[in-house]
Amino acid sequence: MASYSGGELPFEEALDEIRAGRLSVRSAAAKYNIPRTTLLNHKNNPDVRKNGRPTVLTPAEEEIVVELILTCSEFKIELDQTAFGEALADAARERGIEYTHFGRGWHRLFLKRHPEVAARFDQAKAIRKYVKGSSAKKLKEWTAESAEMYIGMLQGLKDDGFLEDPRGIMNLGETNFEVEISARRAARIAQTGGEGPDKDIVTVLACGLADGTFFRPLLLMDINNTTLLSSMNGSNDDVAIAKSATGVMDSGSLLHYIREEIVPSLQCTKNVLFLAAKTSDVYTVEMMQLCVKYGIRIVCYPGGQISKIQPLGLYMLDEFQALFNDYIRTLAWNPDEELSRLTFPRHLTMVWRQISAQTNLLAGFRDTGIFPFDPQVIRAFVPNALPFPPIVQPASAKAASKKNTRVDPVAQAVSLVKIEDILTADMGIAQEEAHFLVDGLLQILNRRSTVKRVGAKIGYFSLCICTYQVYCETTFDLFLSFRVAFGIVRLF
DNA sequence: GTAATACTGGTCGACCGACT
DNA sequence: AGTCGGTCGACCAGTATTAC
Repeated sequence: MASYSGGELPFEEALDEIRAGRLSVRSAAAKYNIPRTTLLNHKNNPDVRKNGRPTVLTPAEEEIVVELILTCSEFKIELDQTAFGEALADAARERGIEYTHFGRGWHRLFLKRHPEVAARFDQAKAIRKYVKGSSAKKLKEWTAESAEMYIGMLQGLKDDGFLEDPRGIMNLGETNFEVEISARRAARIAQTGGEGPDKDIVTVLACGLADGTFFRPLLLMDINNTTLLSSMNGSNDDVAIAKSATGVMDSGSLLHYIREEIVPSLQCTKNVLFLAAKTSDVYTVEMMQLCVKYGIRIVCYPGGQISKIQPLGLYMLDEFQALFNDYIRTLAWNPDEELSRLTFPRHLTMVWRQISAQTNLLAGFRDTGIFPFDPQVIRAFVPNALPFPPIVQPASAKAASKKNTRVDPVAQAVSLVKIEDILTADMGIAQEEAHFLVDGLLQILNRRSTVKRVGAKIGYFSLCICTYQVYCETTFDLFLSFRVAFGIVRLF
């Protein structure tokens, strides 16, 4: 049965003529071929609703939900039906709406009512399937296409007025520091017979603005002693400390940082937060809601080759690491000082104060093409000269080739010497350190150490090694082109 | 994922009384 | 008799819920 409550044009026209008194209901019905009683009904009942039982949310409320889902989709937040239903129920309770059962049935009909949302869900499903079925690394490659997508996304932000005020452009990044565990704790681990790690990894979240200022960094530490936490926390205000069981960034700590450190210091109504994380599971609906509430748009960098497109990754975090390493070296000469988990925040604060943050940060935002926005800078990142990605071999063939073609030890040695040459001659790295870097690379190649372990010691260089290992295997020339393409420059 | 059921509310032809 | 606005009730589409 035809429905007129959707607001079709001839129907509205007929109704207008009746209301204006130009036509009677009967004559209008005859003229427009519309049932007379329907016209009459609409004339006497201006607010006729659509067919069917009303939806639990008003059309306006549904629009808000649609917006939220589309935003989530834009930012590649997992569109999980259950989690979303819970978030909706919370929002409903907050607004005093009684109905909170946004279950499977509601979800299904909601998608039926909003095909544009259904399309996003299908898309997300397809991407999940694709990622599962194919190499996830391939999706993270920085290609000409992804660069254009990135530029288009930034252009959209700029059009919306988000990339105008440097005080509203933020970049949050994480960097890891190794802390040797104290002798007492080592003894305890030995006592229990556990093969514990000999070092703790402390993740530091730093957030810089395009105007050259910083929010205070957040230390994520595996602390189960709350008194310890409070004593450290009270000792200084330059850094914040959050408990994190894993010691790495997760959804809870990220949310904590945004809520406690970023939101209270916001200066603009339109903010963009650039952030990178290895996995997308740190982005939650809860975080999204917080950001929507405070006018924060989030730009997620996928894991992988992000050092060049992320302002903090470009100069700042490297300098941070380098200064920290220098500091640790001087610390070793001081018998009264010890680097432990307890003293780490204090030492880190000392290093933090030394960072020439403003210069590096401003340069970081400029050289990543974010502020001022410059697509040409971003396009320049694309490694045209780089011959990867390689032809994807079937898994079985790859395994076979690995077995048969052993690494030629002579060729490898030559390659490593060449790398060392480049490090010292072209990149100005001290002979000693270059040797250390190459040694680390050798350890990785010979599976004596992991990329992560070596990488943590040598900062930005780990990225180089990761890529070298993944894409280049033992082909030295690719390392060379990688270096040229990414313009790796020694900064400290 | 689908089918069945309950519920809501618009649609529209049949009919009615008032008016000219 | 013709025209009009109005009412009634069967019908049907759309939604919510439950069961499988």
